[in-house]
Amino acid sequence: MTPTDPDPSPKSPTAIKLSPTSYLVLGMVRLGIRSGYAIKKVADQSTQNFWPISLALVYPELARLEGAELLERRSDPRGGRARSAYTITDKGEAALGAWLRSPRVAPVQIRDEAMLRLFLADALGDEDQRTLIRALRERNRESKDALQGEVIPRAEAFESQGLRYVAIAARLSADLLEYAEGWLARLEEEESKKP
Amino acid sequence: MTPTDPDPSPKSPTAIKLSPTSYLVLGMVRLGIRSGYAIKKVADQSTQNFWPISLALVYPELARLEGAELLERRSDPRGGRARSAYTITDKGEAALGAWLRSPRVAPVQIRDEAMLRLFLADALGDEDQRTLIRALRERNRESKDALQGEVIPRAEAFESQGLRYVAIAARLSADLLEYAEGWLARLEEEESKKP
DNA sequence: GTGTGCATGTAAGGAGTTACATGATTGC
DNA sequence: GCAATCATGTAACTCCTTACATGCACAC
Repeated sequence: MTPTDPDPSPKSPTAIKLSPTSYLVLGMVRLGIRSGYAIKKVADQSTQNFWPISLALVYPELARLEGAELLERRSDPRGGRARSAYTITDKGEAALGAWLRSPRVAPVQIRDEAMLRLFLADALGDEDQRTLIRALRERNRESKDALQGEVIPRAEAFESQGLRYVAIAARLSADLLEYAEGWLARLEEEESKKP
Repeated sequence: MTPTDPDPSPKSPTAIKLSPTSYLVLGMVRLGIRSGYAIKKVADQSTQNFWPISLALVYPELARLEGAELLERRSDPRGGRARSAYTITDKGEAALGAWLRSPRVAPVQIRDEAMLRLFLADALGDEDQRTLIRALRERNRESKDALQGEVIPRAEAFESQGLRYVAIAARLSADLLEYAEGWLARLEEEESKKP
């Protein structure tokens, strides 16, 4: 940390800025998900409810992490089809651990069009208000059903490998949605008799 | 909708694409919040938990909505300080109503670094896992306290004007956070004795 | 033999943020 | 007089998404 660093771009393992998305990719590899395609698939069935990711981000991120020596790539073709298999390095484990232990907790960021509509529902008549609440509840129920039917079972498969938090996170998401559903059901009921 | 429109840019009220953010601004004006600055302030105390907005977006959005004749602007200076006061037009009311009534419900989008960390917490030792849960719970508690202490009281002020959903949305957010807090408290307790 | 899934990448664009820039007003 | 708040706007940039482009493998 000298004020005037004589070597601003040292030779190899470039220091890169790591985003939560980077740690997601790093962590996925650590969980044993080795290809970019597989990471995207597993993420769609697990982290989508709190950290979605698109395929077009996974590949450059893998390359970046490899360049920083946090991941190691080796060729792992399936027949004539090329495939890259990644594993986490010691340096990668250290970086992931340091991030998980850092005391700063960023605030949640939510964008929910349906909640925004609820917020502005005073502009609607009684009938449309009830329709809106029902639609919001329906959407929640569908998400919850998907979690309980597909995501949680898959997450529980990790538990046999001693990985417990994949399932814990899935259950928290599902229970939250279930609670919201009940809340909206009560609201719907109140709205249908009171006014 | 003729294939070859002879007048691709008709004279005045330009048709523009409206995003949820547009409707937020439109809806805020409808609630009686008239300046850009005030919209940002009220949003920070109400919609932040499901649709955050930055000041640098409010102003261009107001101008766009005015251009589309969904809002009407008039000058409303305070002393020597310029201020614009907006009101919603009939056309604006119609556009807001149509959006609120549209059956399509977009999925929630959440980015929660803390949940992502929980998901990957298997990489930590027992002690650090418990610290992580506690930090997540703390953050939730703080958000909930802010809602209950500041946001809900302010939202309830709208109720005296017959606007009920501002407060309903706030209560749903707060109750959701409270539920999450209880869930995490139970997890914390289980984790501290079991393993 | 054809559609679905596996697999990897690039390019263009959108939506929103932070930082910058400016200045008046009000309360202490 | 000075800080906090009111008030409006622009510019640069970040992060992420959709769309595009390509091709093998396998099951029906």
